[in-house]
Amino acid sequence: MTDNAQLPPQYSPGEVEGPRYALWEKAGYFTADPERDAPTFSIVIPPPNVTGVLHIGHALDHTIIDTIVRRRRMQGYTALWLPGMDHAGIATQNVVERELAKEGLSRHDLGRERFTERVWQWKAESGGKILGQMRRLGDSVDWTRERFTMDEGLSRAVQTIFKRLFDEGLIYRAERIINWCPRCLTALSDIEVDHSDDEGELVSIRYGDGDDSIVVATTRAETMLGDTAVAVHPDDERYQHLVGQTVALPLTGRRIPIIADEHVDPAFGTGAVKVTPAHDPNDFEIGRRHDLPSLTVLDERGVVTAHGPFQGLDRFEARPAVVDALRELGRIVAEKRPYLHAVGHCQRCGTTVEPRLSLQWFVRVAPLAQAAGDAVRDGRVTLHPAEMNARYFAWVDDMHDWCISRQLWWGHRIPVWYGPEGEVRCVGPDEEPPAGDGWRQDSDVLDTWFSSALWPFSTLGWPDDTPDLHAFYPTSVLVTGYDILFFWVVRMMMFGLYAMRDRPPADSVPFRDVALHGLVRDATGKKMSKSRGNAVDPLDWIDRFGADATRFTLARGANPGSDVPVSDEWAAGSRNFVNKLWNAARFALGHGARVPRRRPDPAALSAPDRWILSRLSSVIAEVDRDLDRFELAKACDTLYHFAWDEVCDWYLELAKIPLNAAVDHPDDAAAQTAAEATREVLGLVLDNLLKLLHPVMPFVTDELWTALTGEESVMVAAWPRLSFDDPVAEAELSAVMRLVTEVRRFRSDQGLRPSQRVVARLRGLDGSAAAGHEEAVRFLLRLTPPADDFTATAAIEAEGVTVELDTAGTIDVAAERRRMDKDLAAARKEADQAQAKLNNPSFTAKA
RNA sequence: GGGCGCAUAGCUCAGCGGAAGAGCAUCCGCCUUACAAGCGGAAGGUCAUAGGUUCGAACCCUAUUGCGCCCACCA
Repeated sequence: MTDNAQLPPQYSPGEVEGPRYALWEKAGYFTADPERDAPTFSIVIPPPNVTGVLHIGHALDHTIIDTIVRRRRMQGYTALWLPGMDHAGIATQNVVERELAKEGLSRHDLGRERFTERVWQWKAESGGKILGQMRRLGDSVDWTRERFTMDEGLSRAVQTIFKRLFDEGLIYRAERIINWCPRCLTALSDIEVDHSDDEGELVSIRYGDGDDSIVVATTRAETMLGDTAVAVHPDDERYQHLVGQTVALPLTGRRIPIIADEHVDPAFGTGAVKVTPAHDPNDFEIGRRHDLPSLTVLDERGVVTAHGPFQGLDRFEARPAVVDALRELGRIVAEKRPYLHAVGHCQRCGTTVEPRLSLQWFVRVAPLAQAAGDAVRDGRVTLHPAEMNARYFAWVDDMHDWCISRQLWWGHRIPVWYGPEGEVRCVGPDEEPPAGDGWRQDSDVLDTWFSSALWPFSTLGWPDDTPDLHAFYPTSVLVTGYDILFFWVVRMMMFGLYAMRDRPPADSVPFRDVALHGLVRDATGKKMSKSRGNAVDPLDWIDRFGADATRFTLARGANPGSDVPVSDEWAAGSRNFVNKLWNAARFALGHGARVPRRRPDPAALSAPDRWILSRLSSVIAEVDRDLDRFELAKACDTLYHFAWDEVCDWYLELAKIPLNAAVDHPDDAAAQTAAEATREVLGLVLDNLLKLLHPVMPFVTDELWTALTGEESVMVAAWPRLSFDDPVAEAELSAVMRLVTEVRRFRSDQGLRPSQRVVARLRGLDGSAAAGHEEAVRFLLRLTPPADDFTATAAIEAEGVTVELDTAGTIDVAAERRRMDKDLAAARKEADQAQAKLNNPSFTAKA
């Protein structure tokens, strides 16, 4: 027995994690070499916004990705996890503007150029924090390939694809009603608007007088100043006589036509609707159909511009003012208040969005969305879980054109110049912008998601034909939260397929699999938020429980597509598991466990040895199957129970028998041989267990594996493969365990003290298992010999009382064998198929 | 208004056609020389409700109720 003074009885993550990460980085384990002769595996990070720090949701995402990547690396792939960050246009600009506001400045005080410099400066500070956090988490990212969406290379990719889309008519500029944030002062895309049912009012207003009057209902009374028509349904009998007439618009005296349009629902309200083409998307469409003028009555801040008493009022002040004025004129027919209806809010600042008529740039999405849908339909891309398909198809099959221009300063400037004669020229990355008087560049920038959409290939060097692009595109898996399925995943699909359309269809997709996870929630399933005070800071957990425990807690809850509840208690449970592992290793190392050079000969092994190896080989198959399906939670659960319940609770206890015997009888050669065999099995089991756990718990496993093998790092060890089925040993041990459990229960039920002598007399299981395991049973029960006749029923004498336990029963070894063979065969087959899929040459871009 | 999903032990969730499971929490007993961040034992569920299919249903079908999420231009 060697002394184990080198390992303390409690694991201290803080002492291990920093040095381990430094070692990995220094050794270059994270760096993927595209020239290496091996299949490739690649994942691009969902780039965190530079606006802040990583939250627990990032920790979940990174844990899943790192687990996947580390396993592939061990399986021999050239595995790349490409890191980087997103410039997050509107979010970052808002943050920096807030900083400026503290100094009493606005961005206009600095001017565009100096403001942008200021943002870059801010990015340098904030981005550094994020990178440090990723190291603390243990992310095995390839730091040599770190990217930023505003990098020169990525900006070139943006310009390239913009030009291509423009030239092919898939990007156009048009005057449309768009979502406008009156606080951020920019256009927003449809999905950047969050709808909620808010309390408003529904007022019915009488337009015109007498028989020719008509009553309209509206929630936006203030916009009536910009009405240019009243619309009714063409089949509505009530208003037939008015269609084609004009009616006087109150407060303004303008006369507006009454028109008939299919869009109007005769059953809603009065069946008549005011038409304000400049301030409502539906009305805009009606206006287009009927050639109505658009009258803008609100400016970019939502302030009334129409001449008259309301001019200068904010939209929310103008509304009651207009209603009051109408009421005085006796034109308010009905008022419903509160009236609950859907109102759009700016995703970034919560301000009520204003539909606004303006000139913006759009992507014509129809053909791109069609392709994005097809790639999933024909199986080139697989969504996990498959339940997300419905949502995905519903989205891509009915997608509106994407408004991509933003009236911001932080972002990719739109590469279009306007000439003095009204010329419009889109400038590609290798072209000189037009020079000369009167030419100016579009002042807007692109939606931040425009550049994110290029991420899977822009980060690999596109539009250049680089070795990286060759080796790592398509990426293997995209791991992200379902909350950005539409923002990001769909758009990567559209742009990836478009940019890579020269490739064979199977290789044009941006990724093969999409593994969607949920949000991290608290222990009662509530959403985490700072204001609620239930948010977990991943760094806090890492400090208190260690990175491995933090990762394990997240991974253990990561069922595909569903939210992940966590709590301090569960993190503590994970920490306990890490410590359990630590102590198991400490025990094994202290008893001279070592990894055998060759696979042990089953004939030379004891039943417990064969049992644990048989179990180990099943566990490997199970873990492989689960990880191939992105079922992290299942894999973690399997490993947790195998390590704790089987290895620690039973095998290590059983191993003490031969190990102690060897110490007690130093001159007994047979005892020494038996102990040596057990040391090897112990080493083998520990070796494999540490490897299996390494992807999810990289630090502690690396530390222990290094101690076990003397090698540098488990990161570069080969992923376990072990075929060792022994149904007989499993049946035997199962009988022993049941027997022991039964007796323990009896002891506990009888309230026996440890000091009370207990004798179990066990007669042999008829023709089977436990018969040969008297010693083990005695040891596990701490029985006093002699107990020489074993029986199918265990008789226990305690305190002079004899109790018959109807226990072990008989074990049908043949049936056990059949059952396990069946399960194992199925598991193996699946694992092999998954392996075959990954080894398929078409999977890698390498020729 | 459409679409999707969920209802299983006190809490959070696995199980998805063949004898009700896990983690945490609870109770009882143990400082047993790897680990008290531990060990052994226990208690706790007509698997939302009502029908149906089946030899057999937590699991499949139908309806109901209650939640959750996504999408949506009903003024």
